[in-house]
Order: sequence, then C-alpha cells, then structure tokens
Amino acid sequence: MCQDGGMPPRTRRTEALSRERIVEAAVELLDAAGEAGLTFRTLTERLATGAGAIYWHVANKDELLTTATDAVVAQALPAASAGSPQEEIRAVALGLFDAIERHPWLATQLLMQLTRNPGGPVAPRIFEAIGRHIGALGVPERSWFTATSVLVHYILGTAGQTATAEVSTTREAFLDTVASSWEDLDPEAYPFTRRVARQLRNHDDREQFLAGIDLVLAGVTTRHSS
Amino acid sequence: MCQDGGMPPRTRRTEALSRERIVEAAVELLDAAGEAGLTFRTLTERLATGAGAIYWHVANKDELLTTATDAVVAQALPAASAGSPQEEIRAVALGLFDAIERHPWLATQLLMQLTRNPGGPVAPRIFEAIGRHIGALGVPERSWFTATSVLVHYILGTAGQTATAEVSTTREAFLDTVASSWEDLDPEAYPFTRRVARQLRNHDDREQFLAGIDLVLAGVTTRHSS
DNA sequence: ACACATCTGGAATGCCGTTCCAATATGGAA
DNA sequence: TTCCATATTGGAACGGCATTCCAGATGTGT
Repeated sequence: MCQDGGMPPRTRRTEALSRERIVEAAVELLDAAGEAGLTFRTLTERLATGAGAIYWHVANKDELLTTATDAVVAQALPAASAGSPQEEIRAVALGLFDAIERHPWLATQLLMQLTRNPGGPVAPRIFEAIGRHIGALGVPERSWFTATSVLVHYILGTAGQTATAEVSTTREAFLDTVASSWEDLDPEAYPFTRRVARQLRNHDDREQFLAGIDLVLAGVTTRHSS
Repeated sequence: MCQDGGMPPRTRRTEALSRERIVEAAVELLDAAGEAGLTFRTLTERLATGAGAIYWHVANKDELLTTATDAVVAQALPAASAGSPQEEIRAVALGLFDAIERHPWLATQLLMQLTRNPGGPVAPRIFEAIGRHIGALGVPERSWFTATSVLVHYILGTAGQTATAEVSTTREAFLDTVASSWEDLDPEAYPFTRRVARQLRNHDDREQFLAGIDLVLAGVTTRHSS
C-alpha cells in the first residue's frame, strides 16, 4: 500500500517490482489483447512473479485499471497551447480520440470511470481539460457543468463507438457488418436507422467526430451570445 | 437456441421455463442487486432449476443481458405522440432517463450495447426513436447521423451519471462525496472542476438533464436554419 | 404402449480475483 | 560483521463464476 519515502535501491533480487512497472505491464497487456487480456495470471507471468507481490503494490484489479486509465489519459491530453477556446477543445477531443484509437480498451474504461467512479482521478482530469475553456466561450457560469457534460459525453461516446470498430479484424468489415444489420431491419419500424446506415459505410471517423464537436460548440455558444 | 414453432404446452413439470420467464427473472435480480446480483447461481435458485435448463433457452450471459436490456428499453420508449420534434425528442430522453432511474444497471448496459454491440437490437431501437425526429428539425440528411449520435450519447451518458448516484445509500450522500473530492483537488491544476463542484451539490437532475438536451437541440437547429 | 425429440437438473471443468503465509531480501543498529 | 525488524516476494489455496456435459425425465405423435 505505502511506498517508501527514500531512494530506490540500485538493484533488487531480479529487477525492482514497482507500481509503475506493474501499471506499464498492465497497459501493454490491455493493448495486446483487450480487457480480457489482463488477468493476474498473465500479469504474474509477464512480470515473472506471484500474485502476492502484485497485491503488495496495488489494492486490487479495479485500482489497477483506474491507474492504468489515468496514466494513459494523462499522456494523451495535450499541453496547453494558446489558441481560441474552440481550438483548445478540439485539441483535447482529438487527443482523447487518438488515445482511444491506440488503446481500444480505453473507451469502455473511460465511460465506466465517468459514470461509476466520478470521484476518482480520471473524471476530474477530463472534466478540467474541457471545462477550462468553457468560460471563454461566453457561457454563463450557471451552465458550465451542463455544457462540459455534453461535450465530454459526446467525445467519449463517439470516440468509443468508432474505436471499437478498430478492434475487429478491419474497420471496414466491422462497419459493413453493422450497416448491413441496420439495413436488414424492419422498414416499417426502422425507416430512419435504415436510411442512415448508408452514411455509416463511407464515413470518415475523424471528420464526423469533429463535425459533432462543432455542432455541440454551436449550441453552447449561440445559446448565450445574443 | 431454437424455439419450437408450435403451441406452448398447457403445463410443464413445474411451470414452463421459457425465454421470457428467464429474462423477467434476470431483470428482477438486476433491479434488486445490480449487475453483480445476476449470476447463474442466483438465477437457477430463483427459477428453481439448473444451469443447463437455462442454457437451453439462452446462448450465454451476454445474450441474456442484451435481451433484458432490450426488453426494458422497449417498454421505456414512449408511443409516438403528436408534438413538435423537440417535444418528441424530449419525451424519448425522459423515457430513458426514468427507465435508468428505475433500473440503475441499465445505464452501463446501454453504453456497452451502443459501443460494443451496435449490431444488436438495442442500439437501433434507441437510434431510431431519436433520429426519427431529426429530419423535422431542418437538419440536412448528411448530418443526421452526427446529430443523432450527439443526442444519444449525451442522453445515455448523463442519465447514467445521475442514475449511478441513486444506487449508493442516498443521492445526496453520493453527490456530496463526489463534490467534496472535487473540491479537494489541487487548486492550481483543477480550478474549473473545483469551481463547478458547487453546482454538483444542489442540482436538479431532471432540470439539468433537459437543459443539456435543449443545448444540443439549439446547436442542431441553429446550425442549419439560416 | 413405444420411440423419439424436447427439455431439465445438477455434477464437473477451468479460469478468475483475492487471501494467506512461509520464505527471502534489505538496511540500520549493535 | 552480525543480527533483527521490516519490507517484499512467490506461489499454494479458496471460493465464485460462466460454461459444458450428460443421464435422465417429460411430452408428443403413432
């Protein structure tokens, strides 16, 4: 549980096990084989140790997942650059989008963190990165929370949706499967979904994603700029 | 896997096990004890049967969860009433919001269905319920998919966030805990989140939720109504 | 009354997260 | 240098889970 407060020793019996080394290995396993690829079995094998050793550094699997998620998100968020609030928000959104593309397991984790663990480190980090620029858009403080929520949920939801497509064999195959199943729906009950299925097939993820952001930003700004 | 094509027999050895009875029991267990409350152990106990019997009607737990989610969503979506597109969309949103309040496990399931199983029955059902009214807002067809995505992700994300608060002891206690942990963040790194934490405390879920919807609708409409 | 397909209950399997503990390292005190 | 308290490790053991397997009961058509 508690880390020592002194220098790290030069060399341990094999190669000092540490919280960071565990988290790093966890991220690698998640990247390689998704959420199911991270078990204490695979983790102990990769680190050539036992379960007890890991549990000395990490409380449980949930904490490990939270820490791994936070580490990846921290790296993904861009350092503050000096642009318009819209540009800043777009940069954050793209940073998360790309991170989810690199680590497809991230999408689910982020949604979980946001809904089930808003007190943890991940939710505030993302909330802050977006919300920081909301005031500069002319949104009155009373609406800051709502406006930021809309943006964050859209970003994570959509990025997650498109990123999941990457995991399966190829993106095209996945989108094609979904589009086909949508086109096979009952025409009476699903006229809209069937019609939109075509847009799903040839669909530039990144472009659509940014279009959605702009749409939300338009709503956020026009609402209060009169 | 396959249902018979004939009449259901009047009476079975105890009380005909059927796909519907299993799904019904699953929903009850989920409502009573959340996602962790649904295991094949609890399910067989409640239905007074064995695991094999259940597996004859249902492929696996994932399918059971999907079916349970779809059943609850189907009941939650309002029958078409004749109002403005905005009113229709608000009605669907509130229908989902209330369903999530009644069945807190639903939030996570819906997010999963949307991102990991868009080919299943749940995603199209929700997409259609919202998207059906998008055209009437004056949105050009090219933007239908994006606009609907924004709305759906916001609705599910936010409803999920607020619903999770219900599960824990009391809503107030949960919000208070989260707000406190946000207020304890580093003032240098988290000025926005700390400031917004106050809005979290006294916060009418439903009102905030509808405000968010209106915000998105404003963006969707003003963007194309010139 | 017989045979066959449908349906059931529960035992067995293998994997998972977690706990427990005996054994081993480490750094400072003597 | 020796020794000890404390920090750290590896792996065995545990209970719970989803899922599989199968012997047998049930109901239907003949």
